[in-house]
Amino acid sequence: MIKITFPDNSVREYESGVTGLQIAESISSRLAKDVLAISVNGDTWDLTRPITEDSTVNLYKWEDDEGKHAYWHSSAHLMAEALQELFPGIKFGIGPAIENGFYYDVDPGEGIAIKDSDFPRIEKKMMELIAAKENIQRASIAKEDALKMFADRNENYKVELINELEEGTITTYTQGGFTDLCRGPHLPNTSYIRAVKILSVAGAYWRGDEKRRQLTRLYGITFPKKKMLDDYLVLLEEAKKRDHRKIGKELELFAFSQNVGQGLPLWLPKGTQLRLRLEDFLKRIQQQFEYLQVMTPHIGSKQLYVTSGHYAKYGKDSFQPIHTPEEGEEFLLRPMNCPHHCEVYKVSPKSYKDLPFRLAEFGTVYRYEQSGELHGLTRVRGFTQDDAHIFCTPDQVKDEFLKVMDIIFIIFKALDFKNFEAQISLRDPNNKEKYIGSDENWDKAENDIIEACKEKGLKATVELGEAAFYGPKLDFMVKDALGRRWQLGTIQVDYNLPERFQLEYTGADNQKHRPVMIHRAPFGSMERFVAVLIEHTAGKFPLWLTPTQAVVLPVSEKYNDYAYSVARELKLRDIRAEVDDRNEKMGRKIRDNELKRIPYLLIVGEKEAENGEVSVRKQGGGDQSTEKIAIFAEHINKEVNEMMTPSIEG
RNA sequence: GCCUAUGUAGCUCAGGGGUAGAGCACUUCCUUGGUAAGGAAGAGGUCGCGGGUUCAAUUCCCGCCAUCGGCUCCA
Repeated sequence: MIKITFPDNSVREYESGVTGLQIAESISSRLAKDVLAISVNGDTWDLTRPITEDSTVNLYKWEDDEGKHAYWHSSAHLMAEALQELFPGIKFGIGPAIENGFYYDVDPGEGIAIKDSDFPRIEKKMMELIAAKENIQRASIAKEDALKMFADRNENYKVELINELEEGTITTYTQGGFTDLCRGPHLPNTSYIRAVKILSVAGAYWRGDEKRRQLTRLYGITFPKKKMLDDYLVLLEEAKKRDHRKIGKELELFAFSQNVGQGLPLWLPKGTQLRLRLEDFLKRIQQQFEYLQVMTPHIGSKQLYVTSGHYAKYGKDSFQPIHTPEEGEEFLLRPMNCPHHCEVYKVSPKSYKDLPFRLAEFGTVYRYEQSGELHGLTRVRGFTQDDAHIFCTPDQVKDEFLKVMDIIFIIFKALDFKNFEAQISLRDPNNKEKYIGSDENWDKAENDIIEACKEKGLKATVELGEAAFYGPKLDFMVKDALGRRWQLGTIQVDYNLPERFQLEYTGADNQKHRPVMIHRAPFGSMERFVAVLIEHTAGKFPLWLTPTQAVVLPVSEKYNDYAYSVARELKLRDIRAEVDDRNEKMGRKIRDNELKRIPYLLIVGEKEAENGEVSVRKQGGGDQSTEKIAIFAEHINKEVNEMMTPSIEG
């Protein structure tokens, strides 16, 4: 007998060799039906794998990530089995479960393509295999045998994987005529899977290496109930409606023109209003945080980027240098603002008393992103960073970090961004020579970032080896409508540029010191931020951001005439003034297409009217003096302005 | 840059070797206290661009460009 401990610390005894499924059955038949996987002493196992020693277990159902993971992993195998039958000679790469569903990378062979049009028959074959209720069996095999088994089947991708595994750790899973190299865990059999959908096909480089063969990646998703699949597909459709490219077009916020060029957004009047309001908001905050606004050109001498080191690293893949009539004179469209700001710093000698020196600029930069990378406003070739560079002493880094975090939190709060993730990117401790800057400074800056996050109570994931070569950073990520992660705000420490640009300040000891530079952009870029903002709000922006002009529309009928005159006085557009008399009297609703024309709609209800300019309004009807209209206009304007000015209190 | 798919009126899309269609939007007029209303008329497209096959191409073939989904990349 063995002792099995459950999450609530209760202990039951079972015979050695008991399986997860049997344990579930011993508790309730309902649980046995719902359970998908089991964790045994922290490892997730198959339900059919015998447990032979005292263990702590946790049963996973669909609601648990581990349960879904096993479910979708088995689904990947199921799809692979179907592909094996439909595309003889197909070779398999890897096929994991992902956040929503699973994929499998396959090589259908030279000249054979799997297309969208193949999806239905793949799904059909999968359903057949489900109906066959094939058991999924685990086997532990010797490396040599595994190599032979997969080599015999010309599974060169699997052979490559096996070669990297250690003896004694190799397991395979078999269902029907399909055997896969796999660590598991898996469902007991294929009949657990009920609803199947192949979602898309894409190319994916073998092992993520663009120099290697590109395999065919098939994405799919499965569910234990047909209804769940239907709901999921509806959810996807709903998400597509929030796509910023769709809404941006509908609301006429931005556009692209092939004549201007790929990835070069045109901000339309309404989109520009929206963006300017965001910029003004940040400018006000930055003023309070003692930033100095500067403006620098969109191009810079090529030499500037040779100095910064960016030309060597990115020059080849960037917009190429601009030549002038002068022989040998070359300029680059700037891919970042930092070098310009370094030059601003150098204009006058700096004392430690001048630090922190904070330079801010909404700087437009140009990067030649790969054509396949361009994506709406989230990835473009010309964009504006809400950039600032803080030049400070190493001792000031933490404090400045905290202040930047304050700015980011103010923005996220004002815009109601709750579901952001924070990531701290540190050096790879095993590869320190890859990075520039002293060990001492790195350790200090990394600690500063971690402590700053702690102090702010910010939960951040720590990624080793993700730091830039010039310094550690903290990034803020937000998901778009379809769950794709985009980096928005970023705070980066930089030891490289101060060195390359020979930046200095005179310390209290009257010696020259090198400042540290902090790059930061709370929005990231105006383009990407607006894109994500659109998807988060589905185009229903907070009032202060609504990219429109005000329209006064009193609900109360008896003030109609008055409202029209006010609207005219304010040069506002009251759409009710445009419909005929009869409709007016009916107080008919505004049609969608009419709403589209109105940039900004301010509805003044009866209550507001009573609470607001009651005295003025009550004198309404009949002739209105322009003076009274002016008072009312002022009142409305004030109200609008207040609504359009978000608090910058943290 | 790579793989898959798509590219027809302002928008959403149908069609298909013989010189283009619908709904919504738009213009004018009429009607209407069942209203994101109804009726009539109208305007709007060298069917992404360039080649080829054909008596004939928007439709078939090739190339290019752009876009979707993904991979790689992201200073």
